[in-house]
Amino acid sequence: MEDQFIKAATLIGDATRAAIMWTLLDGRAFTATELSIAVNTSPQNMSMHLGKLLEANLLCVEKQGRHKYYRFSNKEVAYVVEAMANLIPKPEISSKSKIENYPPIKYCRTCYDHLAGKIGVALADSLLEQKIIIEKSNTFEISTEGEKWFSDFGINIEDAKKQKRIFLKPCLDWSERRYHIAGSIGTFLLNKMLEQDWIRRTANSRAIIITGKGEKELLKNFNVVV
Amino acid sequence: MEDQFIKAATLIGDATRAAIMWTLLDGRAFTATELSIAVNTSPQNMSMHLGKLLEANLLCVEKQGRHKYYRFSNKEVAYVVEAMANLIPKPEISSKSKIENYPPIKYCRTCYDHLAGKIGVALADSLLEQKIIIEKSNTFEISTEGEKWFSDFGINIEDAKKQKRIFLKPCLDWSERRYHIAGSIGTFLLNKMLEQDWIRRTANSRAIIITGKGEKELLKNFNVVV
DNA sequence: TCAATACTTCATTCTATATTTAACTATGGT
DNA sequence: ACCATAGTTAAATATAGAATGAAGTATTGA
Repeated sequence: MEDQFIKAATLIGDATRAAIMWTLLDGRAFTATELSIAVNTSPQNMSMHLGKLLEANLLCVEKQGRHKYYRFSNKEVAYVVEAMANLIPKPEISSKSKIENYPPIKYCRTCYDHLAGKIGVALADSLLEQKIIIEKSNTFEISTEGEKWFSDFGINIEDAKKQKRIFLKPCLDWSERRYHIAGSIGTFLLNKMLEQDWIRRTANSRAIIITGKGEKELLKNFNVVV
Repeated sequence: MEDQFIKAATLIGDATRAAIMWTLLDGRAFTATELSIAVNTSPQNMSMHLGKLLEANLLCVEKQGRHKYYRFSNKEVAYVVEAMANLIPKPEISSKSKIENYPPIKYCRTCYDHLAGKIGVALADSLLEQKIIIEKSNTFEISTEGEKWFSDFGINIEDAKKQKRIFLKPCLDWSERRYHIAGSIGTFLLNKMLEQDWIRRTANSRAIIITGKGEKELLKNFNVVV
């Protein structure tokens, strides 16, 4: 019991392995070489560390030819890493859009059931910018114009409100250190975008692929450059 | 960003410090000496480790005479430790009461908004035993007799169901490795017991004090020996 | 078939940091 | 005033386990 806990803690608590976990947090799968570059260590050392994480079932691999793709083996692992990320002092919530200062958006991912990552954050910024949602003492609310916008987008706000869970709340994105949209409305947004084939889920990770159509629509609707 | 994450990870990821965190998970505050005994190391070494955890703001202290009481400095820290505990393979949910095999119940604590720890688990066992709640494919449900019981206890089930959150679910207690009652009904139960002065919250931790009245009532209603 | 790439294995070296030894301060009880 | 208890600090030592170096296997592509 206790020793198993300590084992898990010491596994994650090595600088190199912690960096691996941090890298994998965005939900994509990485190859061993990619990871060794990202984490700035030798391939041999990476191999050693990945072996340990693998054996402890914190990571899993998928072999594709001569490549091996590593990712978190289950959501519990992601929870740990996110909980640790959450220990870092939070930045202030900012309703001012900073999309224009962004480097090209590289990836996005789901935060379990809503859109996170760079896209998720940029989308939240845009909705705030357009006053579709408004910030009110650290919570989000839908404006009157916003209600129209959501219904035009094909989302029934009343349905989302009926769900047995929180309707709308800001969710901090650990890698971006910025807020995105969670709650049932977040799920509805994600599902709508999947439905319209703007984005697609990947087989075994939390990463999201943006389709050609999605790229155009994201730019048009949210001024997000993919 | 990344380096801060690594710092937090390596701080928790030392065997001795991980054991400290594990010990503190029950919500009580411990003195440095108690911790050094619990973790099986020297007082000097404990002092060194506590210093590091303190400086990183993972723990905080309260001085009382010549004693220093250490505890998690915020709930985010507890989340990390619990998330790590959650990596350990789960035991099967068991509806059979094991209260009689228990060592004397030493403490209890809140799991944020419901009752956890030994008491929380024993209480869940008793409710299952009395068929007030019944287990159904890894979820909990309230039986027809149970509905009566709750209303007799002064809890309005309809009110609990109306809450914008899950009504009733089993929540795994990390230190006990057993299930207790979460969801809005769990909160209602906790609040009722606070209201009736069976239990009291402590100032700065998740630990719960059981009053004399509570001791009697817990025995009478749930056959729980405090 | 050969060379390049992706990754692994193992024996060796190295180093960060945990622990120990020893000497110290502060508080409380009698 | 005394001694025991609680906790700290600093220098010396020990050691786990991370990184390195050298040599391997497996897969792809040309």
